[in-house]
Amino acid sequence: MAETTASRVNEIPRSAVGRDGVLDIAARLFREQGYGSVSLRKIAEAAGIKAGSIYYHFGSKDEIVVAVLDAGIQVVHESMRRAVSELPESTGPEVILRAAIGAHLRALLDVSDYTSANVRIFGQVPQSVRDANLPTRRAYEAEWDTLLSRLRAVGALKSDVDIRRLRLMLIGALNATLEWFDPDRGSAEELSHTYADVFLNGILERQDT
Amino acid sequence: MAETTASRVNEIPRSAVGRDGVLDIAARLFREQGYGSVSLRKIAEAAGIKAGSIYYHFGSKDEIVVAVLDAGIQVVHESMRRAVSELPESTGPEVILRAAIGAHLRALLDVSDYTSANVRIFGQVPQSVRDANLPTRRAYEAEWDTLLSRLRAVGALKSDVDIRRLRLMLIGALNATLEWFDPDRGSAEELSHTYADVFLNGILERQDT
DNA sequence: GTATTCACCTAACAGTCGTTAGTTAGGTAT
DNA sequence: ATACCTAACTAACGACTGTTAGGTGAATAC
Repeated sequence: MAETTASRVNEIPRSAVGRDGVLDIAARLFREQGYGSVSLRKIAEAAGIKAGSIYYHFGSKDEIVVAVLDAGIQVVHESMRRAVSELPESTGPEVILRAAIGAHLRALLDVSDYTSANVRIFGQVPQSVRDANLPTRRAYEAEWDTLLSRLRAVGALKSDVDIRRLRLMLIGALNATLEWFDPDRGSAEELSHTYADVFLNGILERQDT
Repeated sequence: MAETTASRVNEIPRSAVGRDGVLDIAARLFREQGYGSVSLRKIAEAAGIKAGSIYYHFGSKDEIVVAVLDAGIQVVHESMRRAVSELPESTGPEVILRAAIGAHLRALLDVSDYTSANVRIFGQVPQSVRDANLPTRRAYEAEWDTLLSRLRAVGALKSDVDIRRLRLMLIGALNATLEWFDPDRGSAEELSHTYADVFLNGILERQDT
């Protein structure tokens, strides 16, 4: 702590928005309005600066979008990984799956503009931007595949399911909630219970006579 | 049949693309590339005409988009309605649900550029266009709600499910397949079996000891 | 006190967008 | 032969896009 001066420019920005500020605004606008109708001028205006100034922090619009997309996956990935790893060793398969589903849904619907922006705009973005986001995506997908494979290995899942397909179904279904989720009709937490119920046990009333 | 001449301008268009031709092209491009990156000039070029000429058939770009969106819902609605109504009266709930799921998924993935375009671009389109498409959507949603309510009334579904939420989950999950479906990895027909299996019975291996 | 760096600003660029006005070639009706 | 309709065409409009070059003031470094 023997620094000569308080040279570390820590938290100075009295009025400066900065790179992170621009990124936060961009994520929020992308989540709210989609990719196509959010111009650099809109981002700049919402951040209280001028369009050209954005190029002090970013080299191109694509660079902003990629940063938002990557951060979105990282947030939900970390959230899901932690939720699962925090469980006691003895935790049963059903509870593990419920934890993973809950973490994904909460990151998407409650926590992060970055995650929701990712889900919302990934399909609208130029191919090159999608490609740049792919490695981060693959890592998250691998996390799910590992989890699901582990559960199947202990006999918790029906043996005829294809792990990849199951993951695509699951994440696809969860992400689709973004289109219609309304906190006034029930929390993300509660919604995640419903999703877990349906995916784990189905919707058919069983007549186990 | 006593028409004075063959005046009914039936099928004349030797080289004319016509309104329907433009619409077909537009639906295909929207499905392939999304809303934002499909300009009127792109549609015109793909149709072999010039951008301005589109205004002979349509009053605005929005008018084209609305026409594509509406047709997309109508196709899948009709497909699902027919699949269910063609079943014998005595058909059990499980088979009915499987038929509805299969019809939706086939319309989306196999049959119609209009339906896939709708799912792909609905979230990218201006609010006014979404609003114009809403009545058609509501009708299709009502069809599902009616079906699901009927099944619950005969005790086929778990009694604690909310019909609206179940419908949103189901259609959302099915529509999400559009993002990753690859016919080389399995047909839409086969995929619909997997979805029905999971939604009806869940993925958990049951130990009914 | 001078130099440097940070975070912005101004003003303009070329390109694309949806849209419009006016025109034209070919088929049909009378 | 004349008039009309259909389905295009050409050429341009203003608005908006991402992007760039060069300038400005305030804070920090030495």
